[in-house]
Amino acid sequence: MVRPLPFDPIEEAGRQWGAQEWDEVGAMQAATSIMRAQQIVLARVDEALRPWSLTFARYEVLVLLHFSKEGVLPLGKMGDRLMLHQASITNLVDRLEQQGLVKRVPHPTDRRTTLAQLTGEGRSVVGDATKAVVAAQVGVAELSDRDARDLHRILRKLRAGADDFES
Amino acid sequence: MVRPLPFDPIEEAGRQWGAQEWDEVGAMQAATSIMRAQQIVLARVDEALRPWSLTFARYEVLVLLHFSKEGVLPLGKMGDRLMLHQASITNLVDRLEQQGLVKRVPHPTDRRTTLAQLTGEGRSVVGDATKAVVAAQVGVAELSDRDARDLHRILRKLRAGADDFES
DNA sequence: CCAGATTACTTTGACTTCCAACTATCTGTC
DNA sequence: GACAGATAGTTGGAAGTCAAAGTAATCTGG
Repeated sequence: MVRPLPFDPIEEAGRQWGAQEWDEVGAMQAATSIMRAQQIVLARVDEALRPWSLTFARYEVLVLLHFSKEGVLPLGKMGDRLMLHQASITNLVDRLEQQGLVKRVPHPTDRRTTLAQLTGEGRSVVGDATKAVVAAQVGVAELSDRDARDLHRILRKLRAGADDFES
Repeated sequence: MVRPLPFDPIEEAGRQWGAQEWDEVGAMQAATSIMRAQQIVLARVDEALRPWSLTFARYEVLVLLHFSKEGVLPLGKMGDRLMLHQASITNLVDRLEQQGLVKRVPHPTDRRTTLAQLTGEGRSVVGDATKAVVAAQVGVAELSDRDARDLHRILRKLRAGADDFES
């Protein structure tokens, strides 16, 4: 994909950022670290999901449906949970439907609402795909349990501040 | 953009992941935290850059050029530093060129290579835009210096493992 | 009870990212 | 020196994201 560098690009950026007398070097490095880490995790999980022609985004939709009792959820609810725009959910469900993993069904009482329902194959695929994702340690193999916990704790502050959820 | 939830979606996901007897709950929560954090940071920085019609990606290109002595770099080198695919750099430089912030110039000796060069306006925009990015604390306002340092330290392990750079 | 506001989803269009294929140019080797 | 292989960048296509506008259905206040 990309050639490895002979130095850590974020250390280097910190050095040069400071040399320009720009502030918030630590914040810049933290932010940049998050961006790169996301790139890495996404690439690894997508790789693990390739056998099912799934992406992380579509996999998340399947997992969310799997977690709901009947394997059925309104599209809007999924958008809220996954922090995605309505149009993105429409698009993801379109593709999952084409793949036969999900099917759209009308809401029994509210005719504005469309429900996504896990198909039999969808349910089976979630299970298999999750095994692969777990085997890939969800893309964060280098982190100890302690690291994972610390990371989660620190990023929770960020998410809480972004109104990600009511705390 | 999206409605806030009455609970922390990552805590909830951890609960349900465990209830399915799936492993690596901690890794899953760490990975998901990274994905959401990236979404938040990206949105905030993009917002700060809106007055210049810049995105984080294009801003990073400008900063990289600004850091180089002459404001000139081969496209490929920028792809390596920013961990982006060649095609992405081509696209970013296309747009920056349309915006008049960068201009393509031929490499003096290697005719395969194209150099991107910061224009006068480009150099001025980097400075102004950086003030805005710093004012927005690079999107990680909630993190203390300590948090930022810890985050950087933990994610460095992940990046090192991904061959992001030679350690 | 009904007009206006709200809600749910889809559509369209602009961007970004990657991959794969392609063109052009160098480089190392015999 | 010639040629096979590597390297640099561009192009086209698939996927995903968001914003804004459109359609349909439901809710609400007078």
